[in-house]
This record gives sequence, C-alpha cells and structure tokens, in this order.
Amino acid sequence: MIQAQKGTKDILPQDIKTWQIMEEKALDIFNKSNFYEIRTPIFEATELFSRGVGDSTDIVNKEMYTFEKAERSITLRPENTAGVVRAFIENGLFRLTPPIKLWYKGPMFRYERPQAGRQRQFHQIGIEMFGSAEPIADAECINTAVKYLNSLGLNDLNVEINSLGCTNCRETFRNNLRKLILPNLEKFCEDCKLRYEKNPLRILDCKNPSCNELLKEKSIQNLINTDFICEECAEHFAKLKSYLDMLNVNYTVNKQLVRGLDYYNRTVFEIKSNALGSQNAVCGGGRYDGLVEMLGGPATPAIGWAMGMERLFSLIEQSKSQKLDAFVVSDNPAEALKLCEELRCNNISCDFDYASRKFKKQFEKASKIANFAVVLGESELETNTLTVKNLESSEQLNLNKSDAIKLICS
RNA sequence: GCGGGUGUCGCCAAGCGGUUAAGGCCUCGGAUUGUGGUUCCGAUAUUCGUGGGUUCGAUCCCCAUCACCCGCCCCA
Repeated sequence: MIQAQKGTKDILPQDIKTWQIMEEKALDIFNKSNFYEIRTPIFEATELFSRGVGDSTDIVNKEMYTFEKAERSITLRPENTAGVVRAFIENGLFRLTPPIKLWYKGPMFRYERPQAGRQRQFHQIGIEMFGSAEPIADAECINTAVKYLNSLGLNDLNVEINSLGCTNCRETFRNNLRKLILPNLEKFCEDCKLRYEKNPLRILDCKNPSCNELLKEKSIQNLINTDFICEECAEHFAKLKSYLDMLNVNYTVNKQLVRGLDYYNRTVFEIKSNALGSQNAVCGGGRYDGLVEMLGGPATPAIGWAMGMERLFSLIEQSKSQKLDAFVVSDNPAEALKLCEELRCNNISCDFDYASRKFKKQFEKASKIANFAVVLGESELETNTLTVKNLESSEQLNLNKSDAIKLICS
C-alpha cells in the first residue's frame, strides 16, 4: 500500500469547510485593504533561495527539496517571499505606484522532522508590501495580520515585535555583542559558535538553557537593553508602536526576537498562541528593505509576513460542512436525475440515490445530509407534482414543481 | 541530526502467553416492500504493521525492520 509521504497530509472533506473559510476570510480582509493576490510557481531556481533566504539559514542549509533537471538546480519553495520578490522584479511591478500590496497562499516545502504543527508540505498565507519604508506600512502590515486572525475568531494572540536596526547600527551591535561573548565563547553550544561567525544575533534566541544562562550576564543584558539601534531606526520603531497603539493592537516588545531568516532589517514580529504547543508561532514576518535590490531589482523597501495555515487550522473552531438544500427520494433514478438537474438550475443544491434503495433508506440518508426530502415516486409522476418534506419539522406538502422550488428556496 | 512513544476491522478501542480476537461508531441488509432523525435483529478482522526468534503454543515475550506520533533544533 503506497502511503502519503512523511510529513504530508491529505486534507479531507470533513476538514475542507474550515480551509475554505480561512481562504474566504483572507480574500475578504485583504481585498478591503487593497491587497492583490499573486500566484507564483511552486518550484524556482535553487539560487533564488540560497541568495534570497540566506546561506546562513537552516532553511537553505538543510531543509530544501532540491533536484536536478536538465542541468538546472531546482528547489521546491520553502517560503514565498523570495518567489514573490522574483516575480515583482521580473514582471516590472516596481513600475506601479507604490505601495504595491500583494498576498498569496499555497503549499511550501521543508525537509524537517515532522511533529505537531510542523509538516514537510505545509501551507502558508502571507502578504508582501513593496515600496514604502514608512513605519505606517509596518503598522498596516501587522494590523492586517491581526484583523485577519480576528476575522477567524482569534482574539487572544500574543503579538511580539522588535527592531533589528538597519545595516549600520546592526553592524555596531554585532561587533559589540561579539566582544562581550568572546571571553565565554567556549562555553556556548556548537550551534552558537557557528552563529558567532555567521550571524551572532541569532545567539540571542538560542533555546539551549546553558547559552541562555550565559546571555544573562549583566554586560550582555545591558547591551540588549540599551537601544543599540541608531536614532533613525529608533524613531521608526517608536512610530510603529504609536500607530499600533492608535489601532488598539496589543503587542509586547521582545528584545530577543531575532528570527532565522537573513533578509530582515528593522521591524520583525511574531504572533504566538499558547494553544499550539512547542511550534507556537502562527505568524512571522518583518521588514526586508535590502532584498529586492539584492535579487537584482531597483532598491525597494518592503515588509511582509506569512502564517502557517495548518497551525491556524488547529486554532480555529472547526466548521461542519453545510447540508444540501434537498435530497430527491425516488425509485426512478432517471427521473430523479432529471429533477435534480432542474433544481440545480434553480440554485438548489441536491442529490439523489443512484441505486433506488427502499424509501426508508433514502429518507434515512436524506435526513442526514439535507434540509428537505423531495419525493418523486409513481404517484407524483402521474400527477406531475412533488412531495416536499421539511426534514426538521416533518411537515409534508404535495405541490406543483414551481411551488416546491419556492418552498425549498424560502 | 539527536531523544522518547505507539502500531489489533474505515474510525475509536478491549485483550497482555492457550479467547470462536470483546464492545462502540460508521457502513450494509432486515423488522407486512412510499417516509427519516428512536428502537430491535443480523452482516462485516482465517487475523492483531512487516520479517525473524523464544515456546508444545504468541496479538500478547525478544530482536530487527518499516510507518506514524511527540520532544530537541529550526520555523509558519
């Protein structure tokens, strides 16, 4: 028996209603804020991700599905920011009047050990905004995420924000951090030693308890807590906070929020839920002002986020699929099919029994899946009428076809 | 990459060395054959993830293997 691949899942009819709601709400909320959907390919040149997402990230180093085809190295997208940026550049979308507001949804692929809230094929929904470096763009971006989550009935989420500073102030901070860590470098874990070389900021969110202990050292805490970011970056962050206050978005500042993707600068944020277990981030994002230029486009500031839809799914109340308007009960499948066709043309959702089972069985099924039973038996065919039974109230009427349709539609 | 757990019918499960391998849900059929959501009856696992081993005997013990789950790491 061939099974679904490790870390992949079928989304079954019993769950589909919830997925459709997630998608409908996204369309609704994003449309209202002038975001346009963009659909980009599921595979891209490997180089797009190694350059775009960053060589020092786990995603690129050990989690990509990469294969060779016709002497090209191809990778299944592990996230979609790089792909959207590529499309933005390639199609000249930078020529549009900024800001250019895009959203997407679709499957992403990461070769990791599956666990609760983590699959190898999973779905993300996200937005990307290009062309504005203003903190008001950051605020709208975060607010859109919150509004979307609210529309799905999620109100008790934790929005964490931080500023990583720009290339200049980050460099200073990085050097200072290196100086303070160096004396104890040997005591840090192997990963952190690598991070020390490649991306020392990542040491700040190491989950290893002994590293965490080392970071509690006063001079390091002082460095983290003194706003290392330059005046401009600080002002940007302050404005963002004031806009979020204005919008009544609750947030907490988490100075150790760093995020594992290389392209972020200034604002980064995550939205977490305690209900998720160890994979507790439902949304993550930030500003990436250098990425468009780095991938060969004109210098364009940008910001975006992505949500894990499976995680979202596990947080929201599951919706049951709706009942059909009608189920046709008949011992004449051909006539039943004809009637169904006519009902469907009148915008009535309906079905019938192909096997002409006993009426008792057909009613049994009807009561499970439909609001009305429409009986089309010998006597109805003779008199050219329909017997319509309301399966909730048990009221039953013999009507001509147009009255029956009216009743079902009412 | 590292640690822990689980694997009996489509689903949820009992059994823990000798059983005809419980039970519930779903499905299917029936209770004077055109009326349901209630009730009652009946059907559905030659077999307990797979391959070895121990034993007179293994779903129950041992080994291996596979699959899945959970945690670490990382991320959505």
